[in-house]
Amino acid sequence: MFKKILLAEDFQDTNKGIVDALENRFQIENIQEELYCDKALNRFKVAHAQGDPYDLLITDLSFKESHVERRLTSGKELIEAVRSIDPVIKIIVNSMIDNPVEINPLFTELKINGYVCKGRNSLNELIMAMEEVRQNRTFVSPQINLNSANNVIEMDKYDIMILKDLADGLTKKEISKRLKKNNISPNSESTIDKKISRLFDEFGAKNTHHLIAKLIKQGRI
Amino acid sequence: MFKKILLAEDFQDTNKGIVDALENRFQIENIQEELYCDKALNRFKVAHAQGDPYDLLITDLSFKESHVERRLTSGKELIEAVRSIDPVIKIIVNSMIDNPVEINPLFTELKINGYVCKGRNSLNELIMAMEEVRQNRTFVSPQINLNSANNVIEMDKYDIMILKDLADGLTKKEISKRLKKNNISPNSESTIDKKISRLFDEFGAKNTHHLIAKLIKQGRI
DNA sequence: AATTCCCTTACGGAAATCTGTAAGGGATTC
DNA sequence: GAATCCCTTACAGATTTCCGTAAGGGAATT
Repeated sequence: MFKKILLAEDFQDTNKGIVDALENRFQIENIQEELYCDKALNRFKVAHAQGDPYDLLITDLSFKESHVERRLTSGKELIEAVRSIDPVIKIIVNSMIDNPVEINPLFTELKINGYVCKGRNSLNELIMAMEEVRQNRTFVSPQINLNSANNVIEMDKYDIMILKDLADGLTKKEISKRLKKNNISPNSESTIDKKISRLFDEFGAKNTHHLIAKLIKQGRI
Repeated sequence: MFKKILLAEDFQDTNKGIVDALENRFQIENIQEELYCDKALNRFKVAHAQGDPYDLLITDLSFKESHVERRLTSGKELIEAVRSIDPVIKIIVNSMIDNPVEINPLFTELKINGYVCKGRNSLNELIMAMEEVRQNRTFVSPQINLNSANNVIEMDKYDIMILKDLADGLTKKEISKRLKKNNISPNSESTIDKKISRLFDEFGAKNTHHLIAKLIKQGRI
């Protein structure tokens, strides 16, 4: 099993739960837990420079802000930084995000080895993930269906993604930029415009305010 | 310290982290952990009926959906149910929500005794909360400022009326006309504009889409 | 090969939103 | 009585939304 593990997770209780589970299950002697991305990266860099690198990184995706100034603000940025230094380290993500559209790029672009979705069985899944990854296989929590995100992004999910962005206060221009940055297509401002206009008809909404209000009340976004 | 504790938390790693911490710190022999609200409530009811009730409930607020059909879908519903049966049981909420507007009603309406906001120190805070609550005091994570919620709740009927109109798809011009027609003052487009802009600041919203989405999610309009 | 259909994208104009400045009025304070 | 504060209102400009038109490309059909 893995000898030297780096854990980046900012919730203290979750962090502790994982450490205890791994120590009990695998008797791993060297687990380094960090509550901040930056600290985790430093720890990783030092170990790598000293020729005694970590062989597994387990990280969350979202990290809370704090009074400490942060250069890295998300697990994704941490993974990017780590991958650019060490292309072979195994990486398992442990996050509450369950949207395949967000998870897929982690495998395709950042070459992570496993994805565990936090939930009622996630500690067991993490252990399974480690066993799979150890044998050079990938692991994804069974409730996640990556295929639905694969080729042409499924209509509903795409629409919902845009609507959520709108509800978060992004303009169509900003949404377009974000889609391009994440290599999600279609992504032109015009197409987003059309999509939303079509939704006006489908849901009988007068304008975007109305549409967002209806859909949130229906619990769809 | 507490003798019999009920823990409702659906993330397995968090759940385990808390249980381990409490067992190590307080040597509490009787901690019942549940991953579902319904199961937690059942457990609580049985103990109460048998005359051996729990003396502390620690619960999360949000619980993931699952294949299991759920009657209770949130920690808030669980607390309501528990409080209606046992008005004196101590309740500590452990959640990632940090919005005072959502936290405040838990104290004022549901009479919870402590609120711990998940984060880098939340396990220590949970322990502090238990010590405080044990002595009949309340506890709130220091980063939460409940007072800031009192001011924000300055939304009067007028504001809510306008926001509801916006959520119904009316433009500000249409709202102005409607107010004039109904002899409600103030009613100029400009004033409506100003009112909404002020609400942007108060609620930290980027634009009207964002504001409407936030307020509907909070159940205020 | 040609036609048709649908999706994506660009563009432009009217309407609406967002933001800042400023004027006027009523209530309170000094 | 004068100064001050707050609320209402008007206006103006930059940005965004909304909606129509149209061009281009790929897939399927004829």
